Amino acid sequence: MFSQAEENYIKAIYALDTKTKKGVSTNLIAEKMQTKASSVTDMLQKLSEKRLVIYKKYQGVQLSTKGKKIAASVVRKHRLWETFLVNKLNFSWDEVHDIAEQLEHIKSEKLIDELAVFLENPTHDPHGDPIPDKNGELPSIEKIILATLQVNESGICVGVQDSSSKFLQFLDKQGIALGQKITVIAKEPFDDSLTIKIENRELSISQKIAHNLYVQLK
Amino acid sequence: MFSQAEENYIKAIYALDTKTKKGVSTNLIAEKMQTKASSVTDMLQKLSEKRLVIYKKYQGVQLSTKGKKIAASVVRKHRLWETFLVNKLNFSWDEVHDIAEQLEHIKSEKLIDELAVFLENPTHDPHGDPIPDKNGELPSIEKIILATLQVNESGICVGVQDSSSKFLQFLDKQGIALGQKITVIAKEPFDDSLTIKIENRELSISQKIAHNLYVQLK
DNA sequence: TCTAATTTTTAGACAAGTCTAAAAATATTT
DNA sequence: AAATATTTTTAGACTTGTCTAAAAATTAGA
Ligand SMILES: [Mn+2]
Ligand SMILES: [Mn+2]
Ligand SMILES: [Mn+2]
Ligand SMILES: [Mn+2]
Repeated sequence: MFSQAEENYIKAIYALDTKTKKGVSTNLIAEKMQTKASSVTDMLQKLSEKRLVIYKKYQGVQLSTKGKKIAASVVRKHRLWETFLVNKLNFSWDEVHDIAEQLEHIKSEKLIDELAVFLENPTHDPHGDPIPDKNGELPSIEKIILATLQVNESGICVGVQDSSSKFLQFLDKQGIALGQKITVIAKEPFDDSLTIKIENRELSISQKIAHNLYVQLK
Repeated sequence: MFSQAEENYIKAIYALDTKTKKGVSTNLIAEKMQTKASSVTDMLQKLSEKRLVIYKKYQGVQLSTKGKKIAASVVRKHRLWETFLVNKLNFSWDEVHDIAEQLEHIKSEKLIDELAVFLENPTHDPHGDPIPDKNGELPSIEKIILATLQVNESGICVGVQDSSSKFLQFLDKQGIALGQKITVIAKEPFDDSLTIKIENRELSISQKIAHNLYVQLK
């Protein structure tokens, strides 16, 4: 069907597309994929031939309907595999990304269908990211950045903005995990740091941390 | 580490090596891998450079110690994944090979270790083939071809010689499965067909079938 | 608006893995 | 032991995906 390289480009465009509303730029893709702009241009031309993207020279690129379906299916596989690794094989959430990057390219519709059933059709992966369904639809929950909560407001921790190993390990060390209730006790105007209550502990977190955590209001 | 192509060649040589005692020929590898002899030669030269095989022009090829370790590790992964698909995801034994061909190339030592634990360290895959341990050692059981049993002898069905979908589906249809006790009731000298008793049913199987089933004597 | 900086594309090269066709080595027959 | 047949290797080409360096287009600045 499609090569791993093609799927990776499609996935990168999909991820960048949601953030910027207009066409995704060559350089942005190059940066995301740790590659050179000229390589990106080459691939965009191939993907355009195959009608997976809409591409006009110098004008950036957008996924076609077909491209979007493929992207969603790859993301679905990535997140289901991450869920498998954490829920069934005792991996921690900071170890699974690179392995899922490989597993997401395995070709077998039945495999992914059965995996989803085995995992009891999860809607979110270990990082709180939504898992597209078979039709590519995302379950939408209204999550907001923790930093936007007012003092005395609280929410359930449901996701991370940054899912790098470094950040995830930091959260582990601080005892912060998905599903926990977080209440903002105080906000420090000087550096925008927050004092929060979590699992009956009080804890101060920097503005940067508060911008990388998602909470859901009840 | 090693590319999928390299791993596939190594695995093919490993499989052919056990059958023929001397060096494996270029043509044999080409046939097994559904490729051309010239492609095989190219690859053998690369593998030789990397010290994974011992290769002398026109003299056939053998795995080095390093090559054997890699082969065993790929076979281990292949068979563990097949076991996973059958035992956990409800695949039948005739559906798993092609998917395992892909999964066997996923790079992560922890993944395969945890998978083995999750599956409770199986020693044989769904086709009765032995799963190499972490050190590449094979559990040896003494299995013999069903056709070699004498009349009134019996054994437990423990493996297949041919593991093509066609044959496996045929066995399903006949109600023959691993673990069942098979007793030879009669042998027909005319066409070497066998009448066997299996699970209280009597059944006639051709010489060809009898040569593709392994049994273990008690 | 015209020039300068930045972004994007093209041109040409390279590595991996494959193929066909031809040459070389080995094996088999007579 | 030659002649013939078979196997194996080489030579040259092609595809995919990548890169560097240079050219072209776009954007930003004075
Ligand atoms: Mn991930
Ligand atoms: Mn994730
Ligand atoms: Mn198999
Ligand atoms: Mn098998």
